[in-house]
Formats: sequence, C-alpha cells, structure tokens
Amino acid sequence: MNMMPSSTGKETSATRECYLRLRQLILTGAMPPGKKLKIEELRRLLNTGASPVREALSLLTSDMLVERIDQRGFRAAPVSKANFQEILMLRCSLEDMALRASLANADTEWEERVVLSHHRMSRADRNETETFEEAHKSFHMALLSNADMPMLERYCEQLYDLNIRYRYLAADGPRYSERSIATEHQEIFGAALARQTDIAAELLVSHYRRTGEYFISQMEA
Amino acid sequence: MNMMPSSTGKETSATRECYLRLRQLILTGAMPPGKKLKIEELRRLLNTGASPVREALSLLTSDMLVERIDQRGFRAAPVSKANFQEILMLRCSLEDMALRASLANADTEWEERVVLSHHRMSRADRNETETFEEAHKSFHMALLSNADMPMLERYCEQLYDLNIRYRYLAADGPRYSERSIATEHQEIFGAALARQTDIAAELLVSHYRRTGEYFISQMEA
DNA sequence: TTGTCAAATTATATCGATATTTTTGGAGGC
DNA sequence: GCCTCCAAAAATATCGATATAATTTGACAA
Repeated sequence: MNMMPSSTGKETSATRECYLRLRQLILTGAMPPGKKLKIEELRRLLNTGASPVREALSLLTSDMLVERIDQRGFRAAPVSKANFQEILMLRCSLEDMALRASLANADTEWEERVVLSHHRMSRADRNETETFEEAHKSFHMALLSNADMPMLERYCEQLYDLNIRYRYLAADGPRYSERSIATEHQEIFGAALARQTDIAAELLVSHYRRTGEYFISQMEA
Repeated sequence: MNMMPSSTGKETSATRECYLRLRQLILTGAMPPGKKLKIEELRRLLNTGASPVREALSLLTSDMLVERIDQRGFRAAPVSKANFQEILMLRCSLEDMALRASLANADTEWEERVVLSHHRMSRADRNETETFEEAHKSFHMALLSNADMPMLERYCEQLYDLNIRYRYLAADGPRYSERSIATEHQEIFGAALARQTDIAAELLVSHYRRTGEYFISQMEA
C-alpha cells in the first residue's frame, strides 16, 4: 500500500493531459471553429510529443469537437445554426430520458449529490466563467447521474459540452438575461428533489429551449 | 485532372484501414469481449506499425467498442445484459426520432435509396452472414438517411453496430425464428414508402424490441 | 494581367527505438 | 504451505526521425 503523496508526479498519461487541455481550448473558443490544428504547433504549445497530440485529436474527433480529413490533418469542428439546433434537439430528448430514469432510481446518495452540486453552483461567481461553467455542468450532470445508463449519460455529457461551446462563442454578444437562470435552476432543483418527474423534465427541457432560442436569435443577428 | 486508375495503391491511410479491420474483428466476435488488445499482436496481425494501431484503438474507444485503461492498454469492450438493454432502449428512441425526421423530408432520391437497399437485402444470402449483415445495415441506415441530422444518424449507426455485435455473439445459439424477419422488413418498407410515419415508426421499434427480447431471453439461459 | 506547371516548402502519417510502467515468476521469510 | 517482496520479462506510452503527401511559390507562357 502506497501512502506516499505520489512523489513520481506522473499521475496521468500525456495523451490524457493533451486531450483535456485541447478540449478546453476548443470549448472555450481559444481554438476557433474551423481552425487548422497543426501537430507541430500543438506539440509545442502543449510541450509534448507528436504521438500524444495525435491520439488526443483522434479522441476529440469522436467527441465531434475535431474533424479529421484523411491525409490532410485535423481542424476544430465548424459551427452552424443547423448544428446548434441539432444539438439542442438531441439534448432535450436525451436529457429528458435521462432525468426521468434518474428520478425513477432516486435515492439518498443521489439526492445529496444534487444538493451539493446545486449549492456549489449557486455559490460560484458568475464572472469567473470557467469556474462557473464547471459548477453548472456538475449540477446538470448530477441530476442525470442516477439513470444507471452509462451510454446515455455519456451522450448527454458530450452534447452538453458541444452546447457549452456555443455559449462561449456567443460570450461577446450582449449578456443574455441572467435574471431567470438562477430561478429556473432553483425550480428544476425543487421539482427533482420532490420527485415530480413530469414537472422536472418539463422545466429542464424548457430551460434548454429558452436559452437555446436566445442563441439562435443571436446567430441570426 | 487525374484520370489515371490511381496507380499509387495508397487509397486510404493505414490508420483508417486498421480502424475498419479492427472494428470488424470486434463486431464479429473474432476479438471476444474483454480480450486484451496488445499493440504488438495487432501490429503483426494487421501488418503495420504501432502508431496506426494505437490511433485506431483510440477511435474505437469512442465507438464504445474498446475500453482504454490508462497505462495498461486496451481491451475489447465487455458485454452484459444491462448494456444490451441500454443499447436497445437508446436505439428505439433515437431511430424512432430519426425515422420520423427522415420521412418528414422524404423525397425521390431518398425513396430510391430505400428501394435499392431493400432489394439488395432481400437478394442477399442469409447464410453469408457478413454480406447479409452489411446489406441489412444499409437498409436500416437508408431509412434514416434523410433526417438531415448528422449527429443523430451517427449515434444511430454507432448503436446499430453495438447491437449487431450481440447478434454475432449469439450466433452459435439456436437460430432465431427467421420467418418473421423478412415480413417485418417488408412492412416497415411499405409503411415508409407510403409515408405512414406513425405506423412505420411503430413497426420499426417493435421490430427491434422483438428481436431484442429474444436475445435477452437467450442471455438468461 | 492571368493561368499553369513544377520545384520548394510545409505538414502529415508512419516507422523504429527507448524509457516507464505493469505483470510475472520465483526466492526467501513466516 | 502461504504470503511478501524483489528481480526479470513483457507491454505500454512516448520520442525523434523519415517517407510521403499536400500546399505554396514563383517563373514562364498565353
């Protein structure tokens, strides 16, 4: 048994590290849609070799955050209104499903995860975007976390990330009315804890639709 | 403009080649669930280098056909009754959605794709399993191919493949009653061409549920 | 000026070798 | 006999270098 505070320093593989950092760069828009992702460039930026970079890009390909064009490298996935609408639609369907399943299995542990993540989100500073988004995601994922359907949860997480990317990209537009968001979360939270399945699902989906419509109108402008 | 019959011989990348061959090996059960996938072994089997093999395995990870365990390599994804049930459930939901969208956009080109793929499937020899399954998949994908939702179609294809894997794995069990299958396809086909959306969707989903239940009962035995 | 072709340049895909980590197979203590 | 621990073997992850393919550049002709 090793109780040492891990002196090696190599907790995770270079590939995983690359994957996480690259993903963050794409999600936040630091790597804008369509941008060519050159191996050499990334190799330097991430201070690692070509193999981990390539593997990370392969993984991101399947997350639909990166496109691979045979023999011609990788690029950050493009964005479009149609793509956003598809994400929104799938998200609504799949999260509805997952939330219902999660509530059907609701237990104490799940309830506590939800309470905790909701609390953390409400305490998080909205202006520290990345921190807040992290907490926001945790809350939404906690709601779904008891569905006992690993694949469904994975799809939901993927779609969540794809969606958040559009939020970051729109971040320079006028701040969308934040007034209702906290309330909406509160309502979803309440309904979930009260095991009001239909109400919770309805609130969740309309929460997504509402912010979604806002972004679509933004994209038209 | 190059009208030469491509003398180079390098049509596709080694990675893609690897990916396709490995996928086939896993789907058909040649690489059984849980089997350790050693780089060196695959490198020899596929007659290529380690890099393409690793990249292909990374891609398969996201298809949920391969599991990666950090620092300890890859293995063919395990199977379980719960996993099968989840696949079945997701497939029913997503294909229902995709079929409805596809029918909503139905046009001549789509109709011809469906007719052609249905014809090919009905002509395919059931005993040549891989050929038949190829045609079978083409038919089902053709039905969904007009949904104009690339991500949804991709999910459906992924789930189709995961499902087919269970079919191959169960192939040594007693042949499941094949009598109804052709009829069921015929009915789905007819309803789709007639643009009877609700009926087609219902037939498709119950087609999946029926064969799904058969497999579940098999797994219990 | 514009279009075309080919050399020069850049970038990708792939290979072979190596450092690290995990697993295996005992040797020695309990 | 069984467990623990260490050394040997195997396998993974990663690096650096190279062959091959794509892109750019610029000279030349129309």
